[in-house]
Amino acid sequence: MGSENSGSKRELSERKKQILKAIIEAHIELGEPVGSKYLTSNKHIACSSATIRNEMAELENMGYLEQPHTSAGRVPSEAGYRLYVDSLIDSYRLTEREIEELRTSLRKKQAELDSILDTAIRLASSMTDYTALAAKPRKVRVTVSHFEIIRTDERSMILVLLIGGIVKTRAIRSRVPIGDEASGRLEAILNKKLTGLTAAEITMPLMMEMEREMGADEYLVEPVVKGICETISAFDGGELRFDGIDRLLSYPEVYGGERLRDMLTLFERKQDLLDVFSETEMQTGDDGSVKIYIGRENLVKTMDNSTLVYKPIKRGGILVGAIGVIGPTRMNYSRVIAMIDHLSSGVSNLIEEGDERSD
Amino acid sequence: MGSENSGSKRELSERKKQILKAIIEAHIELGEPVGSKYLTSNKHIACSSATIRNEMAELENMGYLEQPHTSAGRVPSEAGYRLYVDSLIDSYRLTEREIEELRTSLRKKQAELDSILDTAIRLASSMTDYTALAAKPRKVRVTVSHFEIIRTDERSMILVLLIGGIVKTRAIRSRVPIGDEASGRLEAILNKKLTGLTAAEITMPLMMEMEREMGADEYLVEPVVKGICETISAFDGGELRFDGIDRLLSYPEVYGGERLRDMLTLFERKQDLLDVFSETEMQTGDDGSVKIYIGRENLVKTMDNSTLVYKPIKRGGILVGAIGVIGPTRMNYSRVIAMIDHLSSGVSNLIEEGDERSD
DNA sequence: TTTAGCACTTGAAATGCCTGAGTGCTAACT
DNA sequence: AGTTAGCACTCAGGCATTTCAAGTGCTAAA
Repeated sequence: MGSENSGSKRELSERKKQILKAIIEAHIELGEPVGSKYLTSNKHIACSSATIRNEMAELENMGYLEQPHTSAGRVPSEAGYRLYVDSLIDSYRLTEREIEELRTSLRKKQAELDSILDTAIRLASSMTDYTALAAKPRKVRVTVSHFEIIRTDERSMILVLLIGGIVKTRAIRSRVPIGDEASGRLEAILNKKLTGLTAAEITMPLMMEMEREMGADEYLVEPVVKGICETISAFDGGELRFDGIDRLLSYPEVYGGERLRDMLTLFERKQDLLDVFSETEMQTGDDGSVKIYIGRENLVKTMDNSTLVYKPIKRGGILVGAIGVIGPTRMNYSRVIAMIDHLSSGVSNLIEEGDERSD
Repeated sequence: MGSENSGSKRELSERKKQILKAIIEAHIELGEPVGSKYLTSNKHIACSSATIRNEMAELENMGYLEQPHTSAGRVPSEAGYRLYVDSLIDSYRLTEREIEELRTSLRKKQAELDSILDTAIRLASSMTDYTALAAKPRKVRVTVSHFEIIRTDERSMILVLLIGGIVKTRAIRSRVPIGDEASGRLEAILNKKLTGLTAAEITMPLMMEMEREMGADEYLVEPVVKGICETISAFDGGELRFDGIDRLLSYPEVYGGERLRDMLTLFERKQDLLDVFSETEMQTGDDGSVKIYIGRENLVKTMDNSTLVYKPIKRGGILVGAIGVIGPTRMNYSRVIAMIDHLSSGVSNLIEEGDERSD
């Protein structure tokens, strides 16, 4: 209420920044409200506890700090964390050892995107000590670019669909024997008629046309097309995978009791979380940097008290997924950000360079 | 002590059985130790609380009951539960509604085993209110029965492997353009040389022989074979999936604090649980009935206090997986058993009949 | 403008008491 | 001999009370 900035958020004095930063970092480390006295031991702050108290009172007025109760220390508010990650944070330098670990672990899995992602979240979780997750975003337009039919025995075959670089398969069985010639013809027709179409664009007339072209073997068309539609539809739902759910329990203050249950339910239902990834800039143009959602900023109500840090994964400039961690608001931001940044880039490079080399 | 059965487990009197059964069922329902007085209200028991106390004391001597502390009621011991599920339990009859729900939900997913399993565990979890899990057991001998190569563009192709009825794919990219003729020849060679072999049986001399046969395009062999080996090796690890982990929290007495963490870790690591499925009779001959592991009977130490109920899933007589639920020892056995029995059979039928009909 | 000092607030932990449920045992009852 | 009623005893859980320590805001002095 003095003459200086009372509530109006103009600019923070250097000392206020120092104090806020110290409080946040102390709180991240200790998990408890931090008091004025404790801060005097901080080497970057050279004033008495009384002065600090005054500053803290003002910071609280400005909305950067909160007080759980009268006689407790201060705790950073969401606005405080936001300011912190936006302008106060020191960027964490991964150690040589950490970089090496990320590199070698990733290298080993020179396989499909799916297993790379599995490795990546396992890494992310174990190295940050938070719950890690990877998402493949919901596709806007899912189409098959190529069909292939593999005969297994005389009455069954496997349909192979190439959807946006990912292979999906589906077994088709028939009561009567299928001729090799018929399946070959079916394959050709599928490739001619259905490539580039979404499930919604596969119409009855189109199917009837295909049946006509198949002639005597028209009975194959309906089950196959039905299978294709189902597969396409099943594909467009994004995917979400986790690792290190057990680490939520390391933060009982946050994920205790009901909250934990909500969180687990959130992970199980998946949909809400997928929406987070889809609704944000992931779909549209996006600078590809690390994203941070703190507390209420999250679209999912369950996730106040939590922070989501993630970074998109790109292949050939287009978005194919994201990897991140989720944890309590008081997470170790600088370390997590550095990790996720590096890891996501690593995955991107890995799948990118697969296009260039074969090894 | 007395003249009668003191500790020696000969045969239980009818009344003791009634009392034990009543105690177990009351405990399952209420989750609390049950006392002598409470039981007098049970209509199947027609004697005073004092008599019940005497009987309970003897049952405790015999090891079927336990006392948390002196002035608390009795709680069933693991031996008590075991006796209960083996000989006291009334078999639960699913209601028409329940059967209908199982049937229709399963029908909808007329797809691959994987998605059927997903549906099944979701159902199992929601209908029993416990955590459900499905396993595909570790295969003893993993071999590829058929290879197929799909060209996507001139420098990349997709390798399709048919492993025990399941399709696995792998992208292969080359720095130099691959001729159609070359990939066709490679496919033929793979089918000739590698079908029926495990990863361990693919030797260097064999690969060199293939390179010789490929002539000028020998450079393709090494990356492809390497990819095949990796895919086969990755396949043999069984798979495990869950649903309803959040339901553990409904039983805080059991899964509170450290225990919950242990459980989550168990679910995340997967290996230990897979071992349970693999080490039991699943691999060898097996009558295909519902299996019940109570408390310490479980091979995994984390799982005392828990019961695992599962039933194998078979296709054409051979084992392809299992589905079950895991929950506190005091779970509602009769209902869960009936559910899992029905559900597993349903899945078995579903994939079985897929071999007969096409629709 | 900073600092020292002091009175005040308040949650957490410790303590002690009480209650009620449930037992084991003995003695009476059938 | 088996069953029941009665009684003394035990113990966990709830409740109120106290104590403690941390931390604050404010005032007055430097």
